[in-house]
Amino acid sequence: MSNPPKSVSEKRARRVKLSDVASASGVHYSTVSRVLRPGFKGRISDDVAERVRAVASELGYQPNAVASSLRTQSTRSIGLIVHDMNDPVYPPILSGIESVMSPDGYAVLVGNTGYGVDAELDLVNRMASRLVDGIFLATTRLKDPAVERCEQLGIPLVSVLRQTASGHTPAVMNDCFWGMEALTTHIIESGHRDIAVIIAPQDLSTAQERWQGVQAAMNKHGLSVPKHRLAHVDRMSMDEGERATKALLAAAPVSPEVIICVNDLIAVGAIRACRDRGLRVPTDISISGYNDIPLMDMIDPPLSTVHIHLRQIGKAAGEMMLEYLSNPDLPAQTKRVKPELVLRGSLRDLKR
Amino acid sequence: MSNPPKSVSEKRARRVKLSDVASASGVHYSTVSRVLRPGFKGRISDDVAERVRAVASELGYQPNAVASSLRTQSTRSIGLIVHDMNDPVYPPILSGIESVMSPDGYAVLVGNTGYGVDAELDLVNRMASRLVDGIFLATTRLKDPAVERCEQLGIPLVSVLRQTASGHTPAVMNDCFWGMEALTTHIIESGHRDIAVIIAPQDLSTAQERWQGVQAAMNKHGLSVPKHRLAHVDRMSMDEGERATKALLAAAPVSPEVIICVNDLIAVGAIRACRDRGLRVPTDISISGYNDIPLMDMIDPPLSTVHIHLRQIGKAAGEMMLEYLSNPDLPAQTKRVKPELVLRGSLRDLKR
DNA sequence: TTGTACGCGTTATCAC
DNA sequence: GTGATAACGCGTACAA
Repeated sequence: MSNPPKSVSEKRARRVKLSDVASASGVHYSTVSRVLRPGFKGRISDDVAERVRAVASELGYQPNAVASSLRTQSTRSIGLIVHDMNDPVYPPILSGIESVMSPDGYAVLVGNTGYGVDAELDLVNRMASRLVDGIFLATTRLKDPAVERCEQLGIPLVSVLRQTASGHTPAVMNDCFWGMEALTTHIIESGHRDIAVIIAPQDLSTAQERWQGVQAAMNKHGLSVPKHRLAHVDRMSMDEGERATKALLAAAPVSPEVIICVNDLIAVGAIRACRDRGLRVPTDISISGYNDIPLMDMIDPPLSTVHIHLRQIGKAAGEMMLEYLSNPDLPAQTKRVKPELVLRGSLRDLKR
Repeated sequence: MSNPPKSVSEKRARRVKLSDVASASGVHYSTVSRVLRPGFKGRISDDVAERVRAVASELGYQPNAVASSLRTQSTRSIGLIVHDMNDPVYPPILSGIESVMSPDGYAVLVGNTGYGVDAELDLVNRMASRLVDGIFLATTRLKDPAVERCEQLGIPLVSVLRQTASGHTPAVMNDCFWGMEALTTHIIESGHRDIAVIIAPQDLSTAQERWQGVQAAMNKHGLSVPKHRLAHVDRMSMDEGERATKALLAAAPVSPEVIICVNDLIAVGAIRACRDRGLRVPTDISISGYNDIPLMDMIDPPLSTVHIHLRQIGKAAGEMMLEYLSNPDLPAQTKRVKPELVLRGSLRDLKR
């Protein structure tokens, strides 16, 4: 044996490799390689194939994906970059992506930016270093260095949920403008006039579209949002929603009739803040969200929101990625998935 | 140039490699490798180091992690296997793990079993094929082939949340027995006697410990759970909780005073099912959960449950993994993190 | 149908 | 301190 000297603590079992299978079955290892890899069906004699396969499974041969990747320049792994997996919008996207890519042998590398702009670029670089075959970016900003970096490196990118300003990035999005305009229209038609809005940083297409959706609906009814009825959050969390709502309530002597929140987590925070201030929802003040994350029908009061088909978006993104992987020359396409209005108890109808 | 003939559609930019940096800076590529890698600080002349570094950054050199992995037999990647990322217990664990391992350059490969037992073993094999340096298994069953496979392959494994029957697997767990016993004791001391329980498959230590915790508390008070007050769920979802609760309510003419649910999602399903049957919670029936996932304080009624320090468990698991990675001979250790009782509105105090 | 030989981009171990 | 060279395990053009 030409094995390296084994230390006493050699825990890691020596992996059986192609040449082991080869010598055990009396053929050259290149033959083993051909037998074991799909796509060489008819080109090998059946008896040899059978013997090799038997020996391979007996020895418990598992191909070394790293060596294979080095040779083929494809790792069959893809990256998914999100702000924070603890935000409930991301898990359905992950499982949607996984459901279409895992059957093709792809593994998913998950990275959280923690809302950091440097972290995002850093993650792309680290994933590029690992030669991921493609990257799903769910943190895409309107102008995003990470997107440029992927283009520059030639790494297939599919933007999920969001889109760049140019619109030239392959993307699967929710139609946030439509959703928020519809929701706002409903709110106005319910008799609300004094409307407050909590918006997110406008460098994200989702945040921008939602805010534009609100404004479009209001304009159409001759309304607008005065400065003291506008609040901002930096990230999507209940705490941020609570903070922003308190700021909103402190900004004017009389509280607004309704607060339109950029998403559900913010809305939940808003409900908390209103309670803290002694306001009943929706008797004293109405509140709406966006996304329809799990449990929004179970909270008190049940949240009126816009339902996004997150898993479906994830699946569509996965399918789009597979297309780009097999045909890198495909022009960038953007797919928009329409959401649905979900009306529950958190919005009061002033007309009744 | 000795480049291979470029097709018109050569999207993937040719990566700059060590030899490119080398020829551009007039040194041998092995020297470049030494310069760029930490651990060779003083062993290289400053002027060469400086020049090489300059050239490297100018050319935008990024090390090829795959090639490096092939040589070093370490991918600096680890796997995390969960039932389903959509279960809110897992994201905090992921971010806990990531927070301690990412700074050391580790990337996380996430795999969902979808509650499949074959899928679990399959995931381990696929991850082993990718030469992950270690695996976090959150789906560990009391007797688990995936654990054995890891041992057999010599892959460092840290079990998260659960433990094997032998207890000889490195693990970071919640003290489920303590938590459920404390919760049940509280319920009994609130005057409840007719207690129903929804339990999960007993091949998971979490499910087993929780059920044993319930029984221990009841035995101590001379109580037990009759067969018609016991229901089973196969997985952790609201739908399953709803189904099990309906079975429970149909199993006897009079409904129980309280339903102790194996976890929060089941409890939320139980609340739904009770409402469907016209039962008010907690006026007509009390309900408890376990885990204290997000929003459990916001639902109607706020859920009494047991708070698990999930992120802390994830961090501890990450730290434990780093230990095993640097010292594979470390004996298996199990760390238990104590949870906290969280009493809210879903449990009625019958003594008042 | 099967064997030969080279290369994927690093790291490690020699010399010098 | 630096250069040359051999692996790491696999895939594949080419020869046989």
